[in-house]
Amino acid sequence: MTSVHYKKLETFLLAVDCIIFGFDGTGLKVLLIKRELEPMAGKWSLVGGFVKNSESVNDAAMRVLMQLTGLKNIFMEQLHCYGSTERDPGGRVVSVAYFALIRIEDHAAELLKEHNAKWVPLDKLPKLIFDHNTMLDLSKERLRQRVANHPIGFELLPEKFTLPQLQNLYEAIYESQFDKRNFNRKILGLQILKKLEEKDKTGSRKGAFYYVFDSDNYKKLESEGISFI
Amino acid sequence: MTSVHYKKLETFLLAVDCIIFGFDGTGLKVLLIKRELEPMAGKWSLVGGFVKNSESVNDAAMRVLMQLTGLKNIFMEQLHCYGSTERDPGGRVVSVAYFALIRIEDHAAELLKEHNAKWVPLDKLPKLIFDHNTMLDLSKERLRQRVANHPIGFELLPEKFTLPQLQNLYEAIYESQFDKRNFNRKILGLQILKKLEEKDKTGSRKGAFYYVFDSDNYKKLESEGISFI
DNA sequence: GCAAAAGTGTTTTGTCTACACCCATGA
DNA sequence: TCATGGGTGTAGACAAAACACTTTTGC
Repeated sequence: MTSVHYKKLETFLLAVDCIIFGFDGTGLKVLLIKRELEPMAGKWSLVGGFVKNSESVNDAAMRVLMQLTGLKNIFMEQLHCYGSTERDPGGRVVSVAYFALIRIEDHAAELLKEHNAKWVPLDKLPKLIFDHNTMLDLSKERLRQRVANHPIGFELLPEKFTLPQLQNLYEAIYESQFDKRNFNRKILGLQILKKLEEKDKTGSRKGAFYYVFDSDNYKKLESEGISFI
Repeated sequence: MTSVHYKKLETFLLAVDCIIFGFDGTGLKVLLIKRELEPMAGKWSLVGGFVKNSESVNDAAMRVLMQLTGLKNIFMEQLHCYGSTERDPGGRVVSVAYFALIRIEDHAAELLKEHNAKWVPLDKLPKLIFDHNTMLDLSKERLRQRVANHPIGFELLPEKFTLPQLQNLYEAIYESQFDKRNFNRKILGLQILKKLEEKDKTGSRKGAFYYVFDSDNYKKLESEGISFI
């Protein structure tokens, strides 16, 4: 039952589709699944599901993400609503797309196998069903915008990360190279990173200092409007 | 009938709500209506309507706008999808919000009367139904973003406009003052305005030269990524 | 001739970019 | 000792911001 006051109106199926970004240290990846449902079963698809009457659309997206990754409380933002009449040959389905940023190592790999899910590098995307490639294109653009103005890049990195790791991430997102002196100066100038004593020795002999995101200080600076790259 | 392949899924009512901006030369305004439908009949509301199965969500928004203003082919962009369970006490309605920019003088005033619609200055907004105030807040933010990177400010002005008029518009959008020398230099530097010989004498003794948006030249420059303020 | 808005340049400031060498360490 | 990636400073270019006076013309 969708309505108390509104009678005789046409109804719709509502879906959510999630663009889930991960970062493995060198490249950006997206979580895709081999679809199990007709139509288009067996094709590559974004992670999605139908919204229930008992939940908000946002909650549906979080549920879908949770089912696949086991993760809660992760960064997620609505991208766009896709509502053309012919987007899904299986019926009149309007889909709300979301994008999410997760730490690749964070989640249970067995859940991925169960769902036929796979991390796919952004530069090796297959053809996806429906309008999912369009969604992905828009999400890449949006990710760049967001990362430029909000400290969300950290969502893709481990809690402790090094400046070279952070730079690699930004270079992956923007598909371009940055000068490390300029990059470090800019990032550290924001004063939202806390330097730890500890070093990461896996990447080099010398080792690189770990940093953590200083969310307290960020909140202090937030009101002023900062740029992150 | 919403579905061929998908059975036993829960369905939704889908609405569109339009934030319609106009500019009267000094301040930004929004088109609001006194709602005629229960619940909340008689309250102030954004312009909205239900989506039909036969049309895309975008088309529904354009239809709603057309019904109220008589205008087609105007600038319109999807803002956000609002999908919380309790947003509309009349039923489970998910709403997709759009924002549109129109030239205030362009449209038929009688249509507005017919629909109980009124132009309301942004700084004198009444309390609106449901989550419509939230939609408006987001649309103001989005308008600023868009205007900064796309030449859409012109959508709010007459075809011929003066630089002081354009500056007033930008000042209204950003709620701040700009230096006219810097402003003129910046705008003219973009090379997307064509200066006419004619002057607008309504605003001053001296008169201000009219300009028109040079869309041909804009298209040439578009690829490079321009900033508009 | 004067009020009222339009138009016009220059200087200063800050930000972004380009660029090259030393450091620390494990093998 | 050497190979590898980590860390650091400066000078020049460019864009943004601050700032005041002259022009036009209807009354």
